[in-house]
Amino acid sequence: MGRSSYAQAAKNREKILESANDLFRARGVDNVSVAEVMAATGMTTGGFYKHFESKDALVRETFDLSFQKALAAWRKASAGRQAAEMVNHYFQKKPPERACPLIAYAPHVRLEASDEQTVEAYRRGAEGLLAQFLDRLPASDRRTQVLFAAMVGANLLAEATGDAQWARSLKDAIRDEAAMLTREAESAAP
Amino acid sequence: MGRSSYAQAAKNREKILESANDLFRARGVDNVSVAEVMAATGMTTGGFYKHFESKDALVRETFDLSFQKALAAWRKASAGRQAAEMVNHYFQKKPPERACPLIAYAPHVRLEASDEQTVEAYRRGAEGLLAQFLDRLPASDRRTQVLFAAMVGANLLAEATGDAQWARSLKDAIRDEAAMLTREAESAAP
DNA sequence: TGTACATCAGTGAACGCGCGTTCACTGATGTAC
DNA sequence: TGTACATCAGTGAACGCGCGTTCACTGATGTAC
Repeated sequence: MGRSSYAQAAKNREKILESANDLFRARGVDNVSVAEVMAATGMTTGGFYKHFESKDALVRETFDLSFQKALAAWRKASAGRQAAEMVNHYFQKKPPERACPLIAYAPHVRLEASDEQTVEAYRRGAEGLLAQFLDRLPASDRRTQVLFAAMVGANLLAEATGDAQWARSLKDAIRDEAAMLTREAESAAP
Repeated sequence: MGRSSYAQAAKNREKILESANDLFRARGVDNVSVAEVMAATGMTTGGFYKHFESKDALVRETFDLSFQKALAAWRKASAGRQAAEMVNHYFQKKPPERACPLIAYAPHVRLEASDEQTVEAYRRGAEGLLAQFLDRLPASDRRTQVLFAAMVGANLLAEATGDAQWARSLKDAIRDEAAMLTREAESAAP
């Protein structure tokens, strides 16, 4: 096993990013080691540093990839541009590696634990998700913003409690609120 | 420096819990070491295990303490039982060691990273906060629940982004929604 | 109340472990002629 | 097109570090008489 071709190396780099995306979202940035990410690609630890300067450099690129994926998935799943659709997609049971990056990555960027570039990547991705959400919904800004924050909050609590009964009840209330917004929007602009 | 009296030992145990409460809420359970907690009490590492079986045992007791404190603070600050008051108190700028336990402790209990007793302590504390919130507000269950989830979500995003502009805007929308709920409640039952 | 001994809270060094990162090495790929 | 050499992607052991936990030890406190 010697040197890989440039084409193969580029593919391997993508594979590292994809593995990191799955693992970091599923279990959190701080609970996944570089060695684990590399093992998931079928490679060994040392080679990582031929592709990335540090773990945090990988984290930054993974943030961009994850938010981009979430954005695309959300765009596709809510083509009808209705609040109810977007909420339903967001609350759909997903495999761990599709967990919401807003929640999965928050611990790593909270406070001054992480470096500024990484926080900025999170900030940019989160703002993108919010912007798309607001852009697609015709309802009043206030209630749409509240809805967005509520989705994130309820999802966080559900994940932390292993879907406790009261957390599921929160989700239901949010689904109802979204349905209400959708109905109002439809009757306002038919 | 030899053996401490039983009274002193009991005080020291409380001190460990109080220090853990401050440090864990400010920086997260997983970013604070046992040695750091002990240093904050003025003691050395080894003595910790005379009081707690393990770090996770301390974590569990700290959860109970933190949620109890949050509950009491919230009860006092929102004596008027109005949504606007509760939201304002929740969004008030606080020192890091008074950070919301729902958010600060979520990473540690998320998924199967932690043991079941610890998750249960979080679950119980979170449910208590939600129950008090719902109990005090006469507004429709649906919008009150949405409001609660939104507060947590907006606070999480604000903490993660270092109070990004759009996160502050989310908070404002939630404050407006709370004011709206308060007004509706007042006009419904004067 | 005083004395002799047992207890055990607190000390601080040491242990084992997993982590992020480094490094000497290998050999297929890339390049110069 | 073929040959000789340089490059560098990937290997896997090693390094330094911080963590949770253990342990032999100290000496003031607690207890038995």
